[in-house]
Amino acid sequence: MEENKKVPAVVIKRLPRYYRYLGELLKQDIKRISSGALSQKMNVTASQIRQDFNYFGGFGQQGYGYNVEYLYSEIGKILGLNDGDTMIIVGAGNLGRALASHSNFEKRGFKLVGIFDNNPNIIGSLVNGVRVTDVRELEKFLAENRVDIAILTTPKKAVQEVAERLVNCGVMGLLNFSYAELKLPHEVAVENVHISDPMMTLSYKIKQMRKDGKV
Amino acid sequence: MEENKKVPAVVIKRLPRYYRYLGELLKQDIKRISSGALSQKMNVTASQIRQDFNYFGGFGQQGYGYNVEYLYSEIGKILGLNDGDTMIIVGAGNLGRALASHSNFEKRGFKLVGIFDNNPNIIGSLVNGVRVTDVRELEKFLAENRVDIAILTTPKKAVQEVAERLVNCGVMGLLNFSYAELKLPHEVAVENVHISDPMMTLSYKIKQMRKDGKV
DNA sequence: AAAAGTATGTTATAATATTAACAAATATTT
DNA sequence: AAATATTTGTTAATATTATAACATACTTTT
Repeated sequence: MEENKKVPAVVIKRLPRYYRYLGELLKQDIKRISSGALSQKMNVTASQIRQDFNYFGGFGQQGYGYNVEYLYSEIGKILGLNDGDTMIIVGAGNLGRALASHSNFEKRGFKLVGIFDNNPNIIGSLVNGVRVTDVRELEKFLAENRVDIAILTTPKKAVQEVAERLVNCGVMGLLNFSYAELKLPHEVAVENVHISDPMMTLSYKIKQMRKDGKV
Repeated sequence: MEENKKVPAVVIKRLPRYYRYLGELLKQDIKRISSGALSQKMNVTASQIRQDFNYFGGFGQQGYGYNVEYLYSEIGKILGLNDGDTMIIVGAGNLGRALASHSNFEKRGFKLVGIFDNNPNIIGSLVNGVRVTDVRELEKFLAENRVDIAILTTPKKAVQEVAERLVNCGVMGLLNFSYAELKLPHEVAVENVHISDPMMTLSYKIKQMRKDGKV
């Protein structure tokens, strides 16, 4: 039980994947699982699984393994899911609208409370039950509504300014889908999703496979 | 020059980010840059930059630094960009259509050659100039057209089957946006983009910040 | 053209992360 | 109820990754 040791970022990044697998097991009505069995399913080592969970004190029992429901719930708590976190989307283009309709956010406990854009043709329309608002009203909205996370799907040239405005209004987390890299104070949490990055990684891997195949 | 040593995956994953920054420098007409200057911009250590490039033999010159254009081009080559890689999108829902219109793929040298779906209401419509085809014609299409990468945006329950069909037809790279985890032979390259994962990481970070702020 | 200043490639060191090993605790079997 | 089999939490060992140090080579200045 080494709960006060700082948890490495790599461990945190693995938690959503554990959460997903455990959710599957729950659906299949599986009550218990050992680190060994889970490691086979997930294609990682059992040692890593036990080590990871141990950063939070460990959730299992010797000779038994892990109770799936309990473990699932605990990881959810660690990740802070189902705290009723609210989110907005800034940029109601194709990607923004697609994300607004993305059911997984809701499943994970995040609630979409606003969508913003600067295009008069889009403003006022409904996306997944939420009305698109003029981005000029962002500050007003944020003064009246608590927003935990903002998803950024604006064009590259607009994103830095929007991000700063959000941070100034106290938004603590940004999920950045734009191609730009944000320069922001450290008191904000930023996660970048640059969709073409894994595409390039794929490109590399494919070329490598072709090379290896021919050597 | 240790070119034949295996390049760690972490290094490959960093290449797209270097590529992006170098592209920016190019636009700003900056001809040369040192690892020190780049490290400040990118917020990494200069040592890591030099170490990373050295896996490929190194691209700089002592006392001068790196020629931006040359370095940009070399990283592009390593990643296999501008090889004319073709891609298809399977799943023409909101996300699939948004990705089809995503200009960054084209900018990075990937060419969209097909979009597939099983919904009769969507089949036949045009998305970004490409006609949506019945997914039953996938095999026929793949027999007639070389496809390097497939982007998967189908519902979870359909994705495993589609992935297998693609692999059987020789597609080497899969970019999986679905929530499911694919079980496939090792001769395929797979990159997963689970959009709710970074969202959960954000949630964790926010809670952590709040906790730290109050301690 | 010589001297001083830069900045790389590369080796050495330190820090992290992963895997292995195993005693302690619980579950299951006989 | 005792013996055997599981399986964890945790410590130890290994492997990987990141950082620091520095000799070497080139650039720029004087």
